[in-house]
Amino acid sequence: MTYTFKPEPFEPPVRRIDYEKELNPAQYEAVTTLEGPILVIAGAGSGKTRTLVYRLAYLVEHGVDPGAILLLTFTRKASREMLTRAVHLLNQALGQVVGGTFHGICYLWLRQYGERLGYPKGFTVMDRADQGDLLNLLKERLGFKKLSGPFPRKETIAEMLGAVVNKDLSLDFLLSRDYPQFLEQRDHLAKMAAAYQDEKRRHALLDYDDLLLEGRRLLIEHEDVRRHLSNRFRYLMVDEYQDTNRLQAELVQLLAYSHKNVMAVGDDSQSIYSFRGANFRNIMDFPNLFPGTRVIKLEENYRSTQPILDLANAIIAGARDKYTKCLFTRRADGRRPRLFRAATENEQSRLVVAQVQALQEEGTPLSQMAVLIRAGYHSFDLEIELVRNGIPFMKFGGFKFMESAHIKDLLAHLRVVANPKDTMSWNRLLLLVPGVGRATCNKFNAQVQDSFDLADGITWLRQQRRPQELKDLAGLMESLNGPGHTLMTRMNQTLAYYEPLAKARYDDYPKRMKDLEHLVNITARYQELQAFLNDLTLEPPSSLADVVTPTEDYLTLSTVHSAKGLEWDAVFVIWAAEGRFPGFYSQEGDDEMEEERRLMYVAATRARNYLAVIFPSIGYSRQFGMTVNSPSRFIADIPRDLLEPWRAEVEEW
DNA sequence: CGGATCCCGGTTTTT
DNA sequence: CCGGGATCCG
Repeated sequence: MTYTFKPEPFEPPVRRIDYEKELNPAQYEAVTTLEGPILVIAGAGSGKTRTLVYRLAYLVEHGVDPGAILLLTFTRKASREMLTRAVHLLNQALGQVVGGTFHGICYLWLRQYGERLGYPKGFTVMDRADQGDLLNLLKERLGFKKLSGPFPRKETIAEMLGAVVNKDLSLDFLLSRDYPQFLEQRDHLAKMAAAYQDEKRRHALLDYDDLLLEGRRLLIEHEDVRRHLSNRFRYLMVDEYQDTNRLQAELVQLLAYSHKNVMAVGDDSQSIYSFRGANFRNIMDFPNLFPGTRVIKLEENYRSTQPILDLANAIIAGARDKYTKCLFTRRADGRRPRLFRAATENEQSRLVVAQVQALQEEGTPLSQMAVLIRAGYHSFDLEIELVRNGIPFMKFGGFKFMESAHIKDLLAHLRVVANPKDTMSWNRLLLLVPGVGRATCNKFNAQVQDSFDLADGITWLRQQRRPQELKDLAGLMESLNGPGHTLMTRMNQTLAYYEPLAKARYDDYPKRMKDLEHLVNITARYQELQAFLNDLTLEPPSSLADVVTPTEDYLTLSTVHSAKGLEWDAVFVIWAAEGRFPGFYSQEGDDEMEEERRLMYVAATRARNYLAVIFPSIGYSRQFGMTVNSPSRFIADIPRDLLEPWRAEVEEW
């Protein structure tokens, strides 16, 4: 008898994954449980991403159609990374898996089904600056500008409206609890809120919150859509669940209604988005939302050395709410974390530079080092010092270049093409024209706005006697609206039109032009105008200052928020001083202070081998002049055997 | 309409 | 003390 082995040359070489061997028991359980609700409490560095990636692979290996998997993450970058890793693991394309943020996914579905809710195809997603502009406009229109007495600034109003949605509060309750000083403006604020809603609706504008709200409405009011989506996505995975809010939890519930196959992954100790309505208690609530939830805890840390973990545990041990989760590691050895007291901010910067260089000489590449900050501006001095020393770096988080005026100026021209109802952008681009001021804008609004037609707008521009420049604008708009231009071409046309205006307007015009050219380059990836614009709003590219080519080895500068989920061999936490980290704005409330503590915990747990905490003992602020800083309360009382005080040897110059 | 001046407020974090 | 925003005036 002969046996014939039939090789299968057309099958790709599939790597068989030994799940049991490559995962620890808790991870294995999470990965191999395919049906029903699961909550994975994953401590920092406990292989949370690994678990998600393996589960993705496991699902597909067990015959689940990748198109039936929906991966909800905090950033699109995170979901891309997970997919890439799963593809690598499986050696199989997973292009069908849908992944993204709650906002991004809702946006997708609103584009698809928005007409069911009365939205035109070309609706605009507003960013925070747009919200401010619109609120300002309404404030004026409603005559609240000349109101006597304290009236909240537009940023504050936006914050209040966001809190009402994301924290599910009534305006009255919110005012009396958080803004008692504005309680007397209650009626005015309610009017503002109503006008804001009305204006958005009439002009096809959706702010971030609306994406979630309208997404929810879509699923509630249109049973067929809900059924369709729920049946299509039979496997939901939600990352960073501790940072979701009630509304997002509801969306998950709606999506899962026909199958309850949800895996939520998160860590209550790393909840750092309460200002956005997230509540770390939500994660505890998951089993109530989904009865029969299997809870799995990942407690072994694979990232950090024991000394670093000891410090992190000591930081979180001071938290008001304690959890049963207990992290341990097998990486027993390692350098003790160090606490540096620098004399000044600049000494702090030079200290970082010196250590970065020393680590580099020891063989740690720049890409394996990061400097973490509480707020974007905390690294200004360091950035100068890095440039001076020729150390390439990239900065993440903090100021968004998308919000800078020149970017918004340029994009305004394209935005009205995509959505002619976008009055804010009309106003913005009109005001750029020399000789055009409020009066012209008002005239435009009165005579054209209600037709909401781009062609009418262009005609109006042509009809104007003066200023002459309005004719140029009309020409540009016509060309932008015309057929046969790629997005790139349109961008370049706009840039050509805008350049002289920018030159006249901004002293630092060359720098700004560089930004704009970079923006034009980004355009290459997009075909469609609306997708491009809304993508920029939903996932703006990070800052462009001192950008280096991505292939180059660079040091990471990041806010702690933007560093979530990432890790490096060496981590520096700078400005670990009272008033900065924790910031003085969080001194009032206990909840806020607790969150600052978790933030410090997140920062400390980013480090694999080396952790340095630094603060300058002398600070300078505009308001107070010279100040003496004390170390952050989160590290001040840590015993010396956990955090070694270190005297820096930085040569003076 | 746009430049000048005055006055208030005050530096988070992000989709 | 600096910058943004509102207001005033030419």
